[in-house]
Amino acid sequence: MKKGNITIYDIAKEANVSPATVSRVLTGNAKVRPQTMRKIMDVIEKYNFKPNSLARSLLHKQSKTIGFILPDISHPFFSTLFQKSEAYAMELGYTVFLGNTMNNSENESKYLQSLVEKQVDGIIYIGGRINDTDTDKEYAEEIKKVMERIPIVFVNGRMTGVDAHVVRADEESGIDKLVELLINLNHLKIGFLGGLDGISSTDVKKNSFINAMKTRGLSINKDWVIGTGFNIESGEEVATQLLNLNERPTALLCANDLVAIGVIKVLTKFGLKVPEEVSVVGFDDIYLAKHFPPGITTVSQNYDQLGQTAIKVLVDLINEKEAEKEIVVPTSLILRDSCKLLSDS
Amino acid sequence: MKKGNITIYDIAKEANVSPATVSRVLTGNAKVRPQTMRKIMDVIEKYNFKPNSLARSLLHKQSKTIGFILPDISHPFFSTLFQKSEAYAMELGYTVFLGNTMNNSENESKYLQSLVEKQVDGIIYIGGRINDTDTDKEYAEEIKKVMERIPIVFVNGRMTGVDAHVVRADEESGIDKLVELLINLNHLKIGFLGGLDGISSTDVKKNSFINAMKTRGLSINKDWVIGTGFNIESGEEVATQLLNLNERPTALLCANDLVAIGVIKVLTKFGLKVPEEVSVVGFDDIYLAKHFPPGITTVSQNYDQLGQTAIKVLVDLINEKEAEKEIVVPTSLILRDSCKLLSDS
DNA sequence: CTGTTAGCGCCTTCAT
DNA sequence: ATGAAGGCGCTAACAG
Repeated sequence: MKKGNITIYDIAKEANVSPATVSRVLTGNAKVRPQTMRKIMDVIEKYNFKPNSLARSLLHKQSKTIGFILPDISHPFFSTLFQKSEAYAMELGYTVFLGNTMNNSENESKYLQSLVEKQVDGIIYIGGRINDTDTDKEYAEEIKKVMERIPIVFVNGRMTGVDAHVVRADEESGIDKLVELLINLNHLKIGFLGGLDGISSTDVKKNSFINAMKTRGLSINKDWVIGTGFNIESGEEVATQLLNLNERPTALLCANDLVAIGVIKVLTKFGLKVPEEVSVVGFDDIYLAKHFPPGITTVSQNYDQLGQTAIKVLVDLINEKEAEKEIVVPTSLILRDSCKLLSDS
Repeated sequence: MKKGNITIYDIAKEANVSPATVSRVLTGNAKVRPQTMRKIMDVIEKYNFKPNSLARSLLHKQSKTIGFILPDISHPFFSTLFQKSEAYAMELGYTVFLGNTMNNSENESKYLQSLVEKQVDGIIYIGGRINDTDTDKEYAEEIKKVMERIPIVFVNGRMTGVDAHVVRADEESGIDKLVELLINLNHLKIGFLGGLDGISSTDVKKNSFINAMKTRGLSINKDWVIGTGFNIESGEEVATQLLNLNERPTALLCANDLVAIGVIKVLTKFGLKVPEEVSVVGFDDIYLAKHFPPGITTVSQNYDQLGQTAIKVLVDLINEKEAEKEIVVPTSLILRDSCKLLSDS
């Protein structure tokens, strides 16, 4: 058996045909006499030959490969979204490079470079720099340069000055639904916890919260609007701050489920029962929201639809089809047991 | 500006040099006069040229790409391990394809195929078929075929008849430490919950549990050894079964942290306090173990070391260096608040 | 239906 | 220090 890689030439030789014919059975792009076909297939089988897709890609100028840039694959929101997206991409014949940036812009740049060099056909971008409310000019430039050659779809983000296609969950209406729910449960004193100013998803949610409150004639207490981040620890932090206040809200809307979990942990530790004494709601509907006691009422981002839509738009762009510039995926309220009717006070 | 992709030819033309010289500045493999160098660099910059790594790979016969096959990226164990591994791979100049198989052997085959065709330099394989205690012959064959050309490293798994390099966490001793801990806390009636027979990690843990118990002169009650899976739901399931028993263990060792969480949920719901009335321990030290009340005592798989070691071995194999056939990464006991000294009974 | 040929973009001798 | 040429593995056009 020949050393090194087996190529269609080797197969061709052994089957007494030309490389072109081998290529034809490989691609199915032209008719081959069943006899020769069989002969070739046998040899392919015999050597367990697999065509080199790099060579193929070089020729076709497309690699059937998609790059994913996201900040933290160990965060359930991203991993679930990735999972759904990747499954759909695979159905469409694409394989996926994952760039996990740890929310570090240098890493984002590195991956962007690397994906370009690796000739990915398109890029899905979630989190990181596309979530900064104040877009950094250089970062925007960098993305724009890449976009001149490779389509990029932003998920739940945007950059000023960058005209990318966007697929996003309807966070505004999600928050609105939560506020409405809490108000229907007689809560008037509602706080907003978690997130970070300057990160667009936080700003979107916070604004939506403020609007929802004002629209319904409720006022906002600034002491009850605090955020230091997106994880459980930061939920614990803000809850602790809240406990030091003289006057406290009766319901807490959290920037995401992890924050809600942190908040519930601390409240519970301090003897405040959720939902009996304080109502808490989250956002995202991660796997845990269902399982963390008492079960967190939240808003689902409809991962399946969000991921599939993103991939669909990207693939359309890859194939130079028209695609809507911005697609908003609906969110849905998921009722569980972390909030409760406020009995008269 | 030229249509289509910019190549070193375009750069060469504009800089009045030969493509070879452009290539030289790109790779740094030969000296170029500083003057010409500068000139070329300017043109490269001007067009924001990035070399096509597919072409490069085709030539070099290596793609600087690693494939990852794992069953479920939304499971914190895998996502954390992946994250650590990928970060290290990137340091070494590798980009990573992620194949998320949903524990489906057909998907595993597809990815295996795809990774071969994409000419990955090596593959990290975690979970899925390499965790079946009874190796399926055909699956083993398939892997062996791939291994003839591409090095594969198994993480926490093995297949009979497949002579792959293995990097694994020391699950045996991890379990032993847990059993010892529980016994030191005066527990004699210990159950083992979760996991699935026929999955090697379960078998390893269960055997280690049995050994640890026997060594210390404790007997095992078969009714207390039940498992239906690896997630929270399955923890809930087995805990429910346990509650129906007349005689119940005082301590529960769970196959992993998610199972432990499910178990704690159900026990708590039934009014049994953890750790006051039942002690529970988990395995893996996922992010949640710390946060799920009361804080789960568990065993850490040392993700960083496990991931890095796996990548290191793989890269060594890629570079045709020697590598140990099996490397065992130590596990460490993480003490939290889910178990407690059993007061006299 | 099948073979021949050229070229995708790059790098690496071999000359100069 | 630089240029010319061939080839990595594959496929699409062009012949036949």
